[in-house]
Amino acid sequence: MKSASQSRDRGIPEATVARLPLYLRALHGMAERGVATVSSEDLAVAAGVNSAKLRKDLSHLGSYGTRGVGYEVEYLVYQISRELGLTQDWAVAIVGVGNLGRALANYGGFVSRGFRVAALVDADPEVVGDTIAGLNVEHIDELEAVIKRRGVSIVVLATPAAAAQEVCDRVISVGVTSILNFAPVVLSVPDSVDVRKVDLSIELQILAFHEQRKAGGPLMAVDGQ
Amino acid sequence: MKSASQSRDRGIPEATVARLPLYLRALHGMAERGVATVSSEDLAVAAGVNSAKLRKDLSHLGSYGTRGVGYEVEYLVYQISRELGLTQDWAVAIVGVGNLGRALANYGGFVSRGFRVAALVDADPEVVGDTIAGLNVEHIDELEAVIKRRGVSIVVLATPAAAAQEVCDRVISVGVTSILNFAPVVLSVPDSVDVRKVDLSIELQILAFHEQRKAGGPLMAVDGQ
DNA sequence: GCTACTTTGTGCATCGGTTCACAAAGGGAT
DNA sequence: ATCCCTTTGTGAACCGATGCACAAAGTAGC
Repeated sequence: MKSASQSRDRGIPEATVARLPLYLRALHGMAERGVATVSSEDLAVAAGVNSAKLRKDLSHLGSYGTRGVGYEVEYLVYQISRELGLTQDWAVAIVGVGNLGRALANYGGFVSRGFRVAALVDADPEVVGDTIAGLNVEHIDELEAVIKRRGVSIVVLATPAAAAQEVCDRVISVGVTSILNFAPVVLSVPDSVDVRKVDLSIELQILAFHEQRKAGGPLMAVDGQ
Repeated sequence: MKSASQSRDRGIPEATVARLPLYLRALHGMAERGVATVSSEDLAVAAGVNSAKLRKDLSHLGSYGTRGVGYEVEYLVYQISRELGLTQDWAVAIVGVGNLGRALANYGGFVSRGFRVAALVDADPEVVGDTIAGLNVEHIDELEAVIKRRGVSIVVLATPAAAAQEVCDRVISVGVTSILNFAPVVLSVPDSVDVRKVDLSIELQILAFHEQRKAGGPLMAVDGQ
């Protein structure tokens, strides 16, 4: 048999975790369109993955399908949501209310499922006190207090690169262990803290690399495809 | 021996490509601080990776280091830039000038290295004609014309989810083969087109998953850490 | 109940990527 | 010119993820 207790082997592969939100989104769309039941094949297409991969991913959560039939949409939505921790709501603070921070504060996708923007913080006296997306922008001096008061557990860093590490250290000092970093710096954090990084410029550079291959590559081998 | 010609095996692993921009950023920082030469160990730390991985990554580009010494910063910057295709400049169009599109248009990191926002396009008559980040916002009806006129080769999709696929089809029809998609949909495109996806909500969900493990897991095994 | 059909869940081979650990290659000192 | 020290570049073992292909498990019809 497996390792410890039973089927639900509390070790879901990272690659699987990264795809669960994708499945969830596809399932939400189906639920809205009144679909009651879906096969791994159809769901895989909707999520843009291979059906064998989808089945293996779902099998890590448990055995929630019915052979010969498929998966019940509502039930699967619930199971994935629970696994991802979206059945509770998460208070998110956005630090740095520049163009990007503002966009994030107004971004509907955040609020929609399980997340709630609970605080906006900035250093610029010009914006502190403004109301953005229905929230008062607080001063960076209040950072620790605000995080504790609002029960923030996830912090989004949208500050300039130079300020990111300091803000990062400060939020960690009051117990935050999950950070989404938009600043183009490598944050140094204890192992116990999770950092996910989004760098728009890096994505463009990766595209440029492939684009160059397509455009400039004809004098090279014709591997093409 | 290897496959074809020689050392420079024109097949750089995808994982390596994704890290090159990281090295490049670290190197730029060093160049600014006047560092002339750097060891794989130091560069690895600055980029937040393991030094063996860094060396293997760089070895895919060629043999640009000196044993016993390290890498010459300027030279390595040039080599990586060239490999990524950043020695030419890329005209980027941003479609969808909502909060996010606006943030992207003003985002310094884009322009800084090799990329130039060459066009802004939106469907809302309210914003068409506005000047944002020094650029006139053009109407979506002009999409194909603008792309051809400005020589755009990379398109950033910051439209609502519902509009993304149509815009995507249209830009592909005029030859665009690189797309950075911020809309929360799975785009369907021919194999010859590269799509990279950034979904802010998905990143948060992944964080929530791990956060839940840390916080809610105490009744499970105490792997904690 | 039995047969035919559908679709899941998974064992297994494979592949790409990571990491270790060391030989090869260079610099500098004497 | 020889020796020692540093650091690169890479062979090889390892690890996780992918995808095939099929047995197991269910439904439906008769």
